[in-house]
Amino acid sequence: MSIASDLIRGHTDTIILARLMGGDNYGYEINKSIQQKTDGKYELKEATLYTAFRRLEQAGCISSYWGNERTGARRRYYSITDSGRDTYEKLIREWQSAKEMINKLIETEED
Amino acid sequence: MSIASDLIRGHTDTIILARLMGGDNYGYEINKSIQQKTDGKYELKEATLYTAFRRLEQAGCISSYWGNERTGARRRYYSITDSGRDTYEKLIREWQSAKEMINKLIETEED
DNA sequence: CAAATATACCTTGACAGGCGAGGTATGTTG
DNA sequence: CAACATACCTCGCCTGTCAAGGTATATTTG
Repeated sequence: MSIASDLIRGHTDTIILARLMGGDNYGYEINKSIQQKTDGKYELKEATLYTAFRRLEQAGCISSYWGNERTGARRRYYSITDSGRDTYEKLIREWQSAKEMINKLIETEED
Repeated sequence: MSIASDLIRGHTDTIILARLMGGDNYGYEINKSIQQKTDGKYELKEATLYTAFRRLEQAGCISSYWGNERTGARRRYYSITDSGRDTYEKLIREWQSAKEMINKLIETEED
């Protein structure tokens, strides 16, 4: 483990929504892309991932449908909704201000 | 409420240690300084604060002693230990890399 | 062809941290 | 003396993470 997951906690939904902003995708692939983007330093645990999908779908941020693969295991694809796009933008703004706040709070003042 | 507390979760310990890097202090005052630094946008809930003190003391990051106030309510002062200083530095480094990682993961790629 | 591996999904139950609600005690101020 | 500010504390709930376990399909390998 390279990164304490409590630091990422609260960003799971944002991360998933961000991946879906680029187009429909399915769970396994989304997680792969997260691993790739972080050079293997981070991944969502499956239980966390699927819990998040349920939560986001319940909240109306995403919708899902089964793919009609002719081969390989079946895939459930997720699609971001308009409401999900709004939520995403909101979460991004919250992250920007939270980031500044944390920076301010965790640094010792010495000028 | 202005900031989702899940975004701060995982930083509580770092925030407290940062405050103690500047010298011994007590709970109530630490929380006040956090409110001031964030222009009232954030504060640690008392239950969260005292839970964190217990946790940090248990972990050997801080030690405590009762102040000998002649007036007003009694205060329990906290002091950061050498181990606490090490932990603080480590947490800062973790935050730096987590920050980059999150930035990478929550932005949609469009160049 | 059987076994192993990769893909792909899912659920359950435990755990940890945040926090609402409630409590204690002291000193000041109207 | 009542109200308020300071200052501490605990209990029990809630939510998100995740280890462990499970299912099903297709491909590779001996």
